[in-house]
Amino acid sequence: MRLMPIRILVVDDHQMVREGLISLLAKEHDLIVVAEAESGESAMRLCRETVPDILVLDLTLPDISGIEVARTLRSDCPSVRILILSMHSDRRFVTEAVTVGASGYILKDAASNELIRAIRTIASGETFFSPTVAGIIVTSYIESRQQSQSATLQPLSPRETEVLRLLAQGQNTKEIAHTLSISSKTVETFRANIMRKLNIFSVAELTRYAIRTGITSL
Amino acid sequence: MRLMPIRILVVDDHQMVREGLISLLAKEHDLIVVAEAESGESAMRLCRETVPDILVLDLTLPDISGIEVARTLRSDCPSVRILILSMHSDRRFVTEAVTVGASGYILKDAASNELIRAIRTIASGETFFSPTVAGIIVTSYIESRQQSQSATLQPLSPRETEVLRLLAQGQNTKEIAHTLSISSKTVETFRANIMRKLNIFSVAELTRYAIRTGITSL
DNA sequence: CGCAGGCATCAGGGTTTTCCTGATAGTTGT
DNA sequence: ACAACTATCAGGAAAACCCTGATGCCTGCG
Repeated sequence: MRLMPIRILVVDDHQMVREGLISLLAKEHDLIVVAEAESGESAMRLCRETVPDILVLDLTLPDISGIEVARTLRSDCPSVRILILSMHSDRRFVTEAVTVGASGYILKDAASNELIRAIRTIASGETFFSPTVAGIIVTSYIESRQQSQSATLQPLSPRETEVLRLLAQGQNTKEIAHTLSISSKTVETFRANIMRKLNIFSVAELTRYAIRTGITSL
Repeated sequence: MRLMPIRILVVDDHQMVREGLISLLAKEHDLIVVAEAESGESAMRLCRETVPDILVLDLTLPDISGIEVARTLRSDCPSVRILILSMHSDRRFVTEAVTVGASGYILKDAASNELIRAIRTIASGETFFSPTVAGIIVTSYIESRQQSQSATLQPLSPRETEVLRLLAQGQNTKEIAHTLSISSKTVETFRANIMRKLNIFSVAELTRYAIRTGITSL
């Protein structure tokens, strides 16, 4: 067992959810919530200030994607172990979280004692992934080993991400072209590349994807 | 003051959020959570069984829209007062909640003591709306008084809702036509009517709308 | 250094989809 | 009985999309 309590920073954009989580964690005597944040910006600031043992991080934040927060903090505060707490088990999201160095990933569908367990497990230096999430990781790993690149999910370039965000926010090709001050034809190319890379071929599904991955909010 | 404790049924699709809310409510001695539900179906069943004083209801549920749950329970269990707890302050959503007889509407962005206050207020027979939400209600009311019907948000017919769901799930016109065994032309008409009624003119925004209102899930 | 490879940019032209207008038949409420 | 809404469908013009291909611009690497 651990002698010192586990110091935790809780990040979630909804205050009520955050307070609920903190209330749950407060019941455990070896867990202590040292700070809370509602945005990516404040999360990074508070993490640098308090240097907690565990960062409980929601992925959908109002300003920056939780993935970006995790990536930044992995290099800025390497001692802080990151536990992703997300509503969705999107495949790309999971793989990105693992890639940027998250030590765990659990779903909001799960029971709160799974959160507690995950925190203790991660604090002891191990990793913790919800069964669903673990399955996705295994599948992705296998595919990355076996499959040809064509079917692998390729990352989007910054410009492509920008176009996807505008698209998911309801702008059509012409409007995006105007917003970005580029030709409609260029936007069409970006869109085609995005669809090819993501293997998604409808605006509706692109929108859902963008929302799930935090590229845009609802 | 109230002599009997306020009996509450908590409905939210994410177990962890639900447990967090219950943990928060448990701190108040006059509030007692008599049951919890994670779906519209179980919410309605448990509400009929337990007949709580207050139903704390999330709007995005896996099976039925929270609005539908509220509508049904207003007639089945008229003594149960409904407090909507939603992530989003979507205008149509708010107006629908009020229309189906919700006694309150607060946002997950709010502090937990606002939830407590809302519950006590509603239990005493009054209504409680977050400031943002109240503003939307006022605006909608004014518009409904002044404005011509053309700009008013009209409800969708069952068939239109069906088409919207399929559209938001990524099907194109032809696929929807095939799914519903009707002509593409008919689907086009439905889509045009949906857009006119909702005053939304892109597939991306229709998708977001459908997700926000629970017509489809993410 | 040179060059492969990814990124950002754009165009032509054929194909598909959407948009606008208009129409018919069934249902429902008053 | 009649208005209002729903569900269904079409023709033709307009717009958007898809496919192919091309040009600079960096960046990393042998």
